Amino acid sequence: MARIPVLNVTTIRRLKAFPWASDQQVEQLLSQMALHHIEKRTVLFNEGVPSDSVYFLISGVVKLSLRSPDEERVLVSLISPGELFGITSLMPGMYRAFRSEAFSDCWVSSVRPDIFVTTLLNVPFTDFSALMEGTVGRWFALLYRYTHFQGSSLRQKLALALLELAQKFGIQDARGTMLILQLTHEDLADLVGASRQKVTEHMQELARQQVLLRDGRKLIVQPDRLREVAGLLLDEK
Amino acid sequence: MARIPVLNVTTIRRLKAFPWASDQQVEQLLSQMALHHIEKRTVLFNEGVPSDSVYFLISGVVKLSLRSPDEERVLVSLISPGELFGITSLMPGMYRAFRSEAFSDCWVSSVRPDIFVTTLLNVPFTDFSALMEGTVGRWFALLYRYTHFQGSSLRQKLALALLELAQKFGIQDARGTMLILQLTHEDLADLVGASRQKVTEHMQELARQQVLLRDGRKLIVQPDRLREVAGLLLDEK
DNA sequence: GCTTTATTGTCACCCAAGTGACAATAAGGA
DNA sequence: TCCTTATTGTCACTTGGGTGACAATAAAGC
Repeated sequence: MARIPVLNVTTIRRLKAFPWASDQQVEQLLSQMALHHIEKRTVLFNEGVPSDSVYFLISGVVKLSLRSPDEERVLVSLISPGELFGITSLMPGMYRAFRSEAFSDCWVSSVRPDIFVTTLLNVPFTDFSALMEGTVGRWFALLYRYTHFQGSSLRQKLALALLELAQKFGIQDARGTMLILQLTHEDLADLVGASRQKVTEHMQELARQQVLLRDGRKLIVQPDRLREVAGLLLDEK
Repeated sequence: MARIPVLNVTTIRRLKAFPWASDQQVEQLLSQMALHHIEKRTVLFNEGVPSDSVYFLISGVVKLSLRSPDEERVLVSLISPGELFGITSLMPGMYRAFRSEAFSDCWVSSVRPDIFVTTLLNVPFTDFSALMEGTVGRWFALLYRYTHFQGSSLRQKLALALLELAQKFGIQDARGTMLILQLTHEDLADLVGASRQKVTEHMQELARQQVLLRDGRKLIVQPDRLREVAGLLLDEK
């Protein structure tokens, strides 16, 4: 068993964390943080579970990952000491997007997101959290799409991209969700990082499989079928 | 020339923007926002320029994009009415990561980020901005890597990933930057979304080209050479 | 309506990267 | 130290998707 690390203002300063906060704020925050020792390979949280804590890495390395459609693991990021992670908890009603596990033996501390925010910023958590959602929420949605692109086939990437577009630009229609957007195959190709020709081929295929249909230059998609093609199945979003 | 839209609390509510803010806050914010009409294909800002405004899309569609190593354009996202964009300006000293241009004729309004934050959250901008950097800054770094992965070869992806690792886990060494991390080729493969075998081949090749070398199981990389391989050249980060 | 330009559809060919299979090392434990 | 397991190195074979080239449509101007 490793020696329990000292977690005081000096440690925080050495890790170059929260450089803007006063000693007093840091001390107050520390008094509310729980300390955990996590052995290599232990899972801290899994994707899909409710996001209810912010974590701070004191020592060791934490790995964020995701499972791709073909059951492979996508390594999203490695966290170094001094970093915060699990910050989806700063947005309202979010679920963990990634699994976090100890890449080496770690010391981690955790706080409730509301305490974290009110201590460091002196603002109601609900206000802060709503602002976060309205601003960086989109970065998160993008990160979601891009991380899910990893290890996906072109068809799956297309489905994922169309799904996102349907959420943003879709209106209900008797035949499905209509995208109120003039998108060329070239635009879609730029979006998923593929060639125009292959996008044409796959779109044709998706139309043949009743996943989508074209009304003039407007697309009508079936979100459920798209989710299926994208390999999301029981996932939400 | 299009009719100038009415921009009042009702419009904001209809667009479902800032649902948490009071009418008074919204009104105060509106009084500080400048309204712009942007014709299709006009560039609002380019990647690399300082981030000094937050934008709000009233009507039309805005496209965020990026140029990939092979001069192609990566379409990062399409913004729909009611969304904020250009929010790198909420973090200190940031530059625009993406180009934004009108995908169709648009009405956009802009505010200074400090006014945006103080009006909606009643907190000093510097505090807010520092907290943002410490929390969602990493999401942004991830987004940077993933968007740059688009249209890159495996070798470029590897260079990009190693560059990020060098920043987080690197210590200076007489021979370059040493990664204080035990990474297997399989880990790297999971990180860049490739097979273990091909990573081995490319790592060998990079070692032969003096971009990196191995000391036992520790890697020593040359960040400048990596940047070159990644196709970043004059870019920073 | 007719001409021009943009978009979609189709194909043959090529290449980077995936896959399976196995040998050669290196690391770690008992 | 020896034995076991993890990691790295190599290679032949397959494949998804890129590329160029061009025809067939569909839009948009005039």
